[in-house]
Amino acid sequence: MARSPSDARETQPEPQAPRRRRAPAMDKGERRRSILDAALAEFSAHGFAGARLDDVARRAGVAKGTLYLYFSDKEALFRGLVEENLSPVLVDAGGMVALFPGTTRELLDLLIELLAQRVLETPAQALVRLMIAEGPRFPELAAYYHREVVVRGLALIRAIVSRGIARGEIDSDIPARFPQLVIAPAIVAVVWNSMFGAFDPLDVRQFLAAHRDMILRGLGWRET
Amino acid sequence: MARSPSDARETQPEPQAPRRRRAPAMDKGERRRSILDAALAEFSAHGFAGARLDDVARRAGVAKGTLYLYFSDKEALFRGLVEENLSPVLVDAGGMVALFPGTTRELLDLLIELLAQRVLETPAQALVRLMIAEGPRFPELAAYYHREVVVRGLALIRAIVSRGIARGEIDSDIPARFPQLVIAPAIVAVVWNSMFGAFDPLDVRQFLAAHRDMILRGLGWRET
Amino acid sequence: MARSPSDARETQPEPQAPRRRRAPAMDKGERRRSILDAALAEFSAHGFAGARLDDVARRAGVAKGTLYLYFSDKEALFRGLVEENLSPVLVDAGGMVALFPGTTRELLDLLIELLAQRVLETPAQALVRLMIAEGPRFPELAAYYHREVVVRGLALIRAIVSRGIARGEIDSDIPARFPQLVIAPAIVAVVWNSMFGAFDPLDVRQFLAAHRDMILRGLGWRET
Amino acid sequence: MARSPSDARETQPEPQAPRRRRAPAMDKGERRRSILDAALAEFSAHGFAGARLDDVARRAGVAKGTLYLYFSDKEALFRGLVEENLSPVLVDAGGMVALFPGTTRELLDLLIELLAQRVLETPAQALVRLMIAEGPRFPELAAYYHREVVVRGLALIRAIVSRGIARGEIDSDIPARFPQLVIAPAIVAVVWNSMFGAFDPLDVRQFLAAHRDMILRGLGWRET
DNA sequence: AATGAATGAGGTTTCATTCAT
DNA sequence: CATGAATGAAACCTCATTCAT
Repeated sequence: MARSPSDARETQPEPQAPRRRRAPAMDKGERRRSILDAALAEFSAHGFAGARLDDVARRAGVAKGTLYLYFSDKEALFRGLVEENLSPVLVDAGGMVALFPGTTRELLDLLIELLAQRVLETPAQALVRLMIAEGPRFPELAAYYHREVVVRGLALIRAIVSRGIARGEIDSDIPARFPQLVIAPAIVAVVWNSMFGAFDPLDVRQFLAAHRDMILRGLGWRET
Repeated sequence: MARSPSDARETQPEPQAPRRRRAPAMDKGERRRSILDAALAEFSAHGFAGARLDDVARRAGVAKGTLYLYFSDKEALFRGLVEENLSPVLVDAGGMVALFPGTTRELLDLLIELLAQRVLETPAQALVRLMIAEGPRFPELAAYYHREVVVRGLALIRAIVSRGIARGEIDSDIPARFPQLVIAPAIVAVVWNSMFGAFDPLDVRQFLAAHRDMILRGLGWRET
Repeated sequence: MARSPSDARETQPEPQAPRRRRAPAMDKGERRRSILDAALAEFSAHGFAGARLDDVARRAGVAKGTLYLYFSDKEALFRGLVEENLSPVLVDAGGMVALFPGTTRELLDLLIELLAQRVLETPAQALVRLMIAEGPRFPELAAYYHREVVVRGLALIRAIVSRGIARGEIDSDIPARFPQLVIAPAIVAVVWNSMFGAFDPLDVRQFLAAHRDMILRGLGWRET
Repeated sequence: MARSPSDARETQPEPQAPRRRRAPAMDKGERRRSILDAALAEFSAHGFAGARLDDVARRAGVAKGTLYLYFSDKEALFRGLVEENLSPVLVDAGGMVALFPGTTRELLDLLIELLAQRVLETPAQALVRLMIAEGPRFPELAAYYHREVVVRGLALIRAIVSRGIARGEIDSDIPARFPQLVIAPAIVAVVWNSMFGAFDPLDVRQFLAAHRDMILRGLGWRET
């Protein structure tokens, strides 16, 4: 595959100690994690097809063959990446929604904060874009992602809305029917920054705050 | 390269292979268009790196070499795709906004209709996803897209908002600061259907109508 | 075939009038000649395999298909080049030797002059190198060249030596046995300049004059 | 690039093809040498552009990809060939000239012997012709060859001449000014045999012996 | 006769995957 | 377990040659 010419890669070196024999003490989980980290970096920089397992191995500090001891092939590595990185955030968010005592507005602020700190401002944001980019070519992975991440996330949004209505703070059922409307700006923010961030960055927190304001009013927000 | 015939090698694979008829003469523009259509189909099915020019050629009904008479290389073909498909819609939308006499609500409906008919329900929707998928690897193309499509589109949104405020129909300046909030659901709809459409389709028109209702209220909508 | 990277080619334009329909008045011989001239230039710049018929056609100011009206294929074009360019000089040289009244030394000077003016300082010198470069891959052409050019040239050298001995000016039969020794420096001069001429040019005339002096003495030169 | 398996295409060419045994482990230098030998054979039979790396690999008994573990591309392979084969002879020749106690005539005989045994009668002779054939298209390689081989060789010739003059055996400074005259017949012999050897072979040793005799006399040879 | 768009075999190069050490 | 040299299928691109106009 010809890489795009604009795709100037760091010329090999990669601040990596000149590795000779096997890696020193490092247990299985630790090594697996370092492979996944390296894979996230390479996949997000070059896409699934464009990423070289050679580079993943080098970045992880292992031999190329070692990758195959942890993942059966390139695709399994990609799957591992998705499966390992996205669920935890949802679990935490679910807990928050269940226990939070304050107003819907405060709850949304909390979740924006969580999203920003745990996804949007971390390397994991690349995963969102990777899923969008490669999803159609990995139908099973897309189904997994839909089941484990998307459906749960949307359910959470519905829960927030129900809660808000129950509290008399909002009155619209639109986001119960189309919860995607609530999360859409977060998706777009990730996409925007991955494409245009270099020359026209979007401030994610301000952007989501504006979204919060607009939809709260759109949902009939009333302080109680 | 043809080797000299006197240059006896191990294998002489019958230099006089039966030659297939060539495609009937076709208007230059027509052929260019059929190549672009084929490219859109292949790129959207397999991504930039995954698409085979062989398949593009076969689908377009031309020989592999013919592609290179119209586009200097694979990247140029991809560029051609983006450049040829997205600008026209914006031009039309711009015209509409400038001339439309009705309410903001009616104007939004009209634009949703335009978007649906010209992009979201046509093969061109794949282009949006392709740009998201491949953009980070084609910075120049991303810059072009930003300049020619995104900036213009956002300007159009700002114009609609100003118009609405001037007409006394809405009162918020949020979308003037973050016009991306207005278009985000359209982006997400395309992405959603490309990934989950097969088993959990999203009705784009209903989705965008719900969005319209929510943001109009969110912007202080008042019939005048 | 990948061309050598160092092989920066003039980017297409080629001071050529924008040709539309057919070439204007130009008779068959004239056109054949312009094709051969173009071919000499391209073959000598890029070698047989490296030369593109596209470039030959452009340089000759004809369409690519036209080449095939004059030469059946690339190889025939190369053959035509060799056959058309080298014999005339030998004919003239033969005449000189037969009629020349002066000393062997003067005769050699005359032939050096002829060689320099008609071959070594013209585009035809490239043909010598081309034959060396491509000869082994064109055995029939090599045989032709051997028969028509080399054998005749060596016979001429033997004639000069016999003449010199008959005149009592020299006394060795070495060059009658190995006439290649007499012409070798001319070959080497052409090769030298084609390879190193750019940064370490060899003055062909001084070089051949030195050769003349050395071999005359080596052959027992005695002014009569 | 391996496509994702879920990515159903027209042709599924049995991804589990029976895999051939790999070449038994071989010393790195040994393998490099066998690749170079194969390359020399193929390049010299077909020229740089005409040689197929496929054939080089097959002849060397390795897979095509293996070539790229040893040489970054076709050009590097060609460079490796030149750099690895010609310098050693010069080193040895230099040693001889420095230490040799006998007459200039005996020294020349020794060098002719060396040249014949180490270059002219080995596959390396093809390299000389290859350099002539391809040199103009590889200016950097030509410069390398000029610097490492040619200049040194000519210096050696000058050294021999000075030595001869110092010993009172010869008296001419012509070859000090144009040392190419001394080596020219060796070049021509190689070229001759590569082109005409099949039907009109030239006996290199006799040829060079005749040259030795002629130039020695031409330089005023006197036994001391 | 002349044109030049179209063809497609063929070559170089890449890189996921294997397996002997 | 880990390594990394070796493998070879596959993809992009070139260019000699053809042929409808």
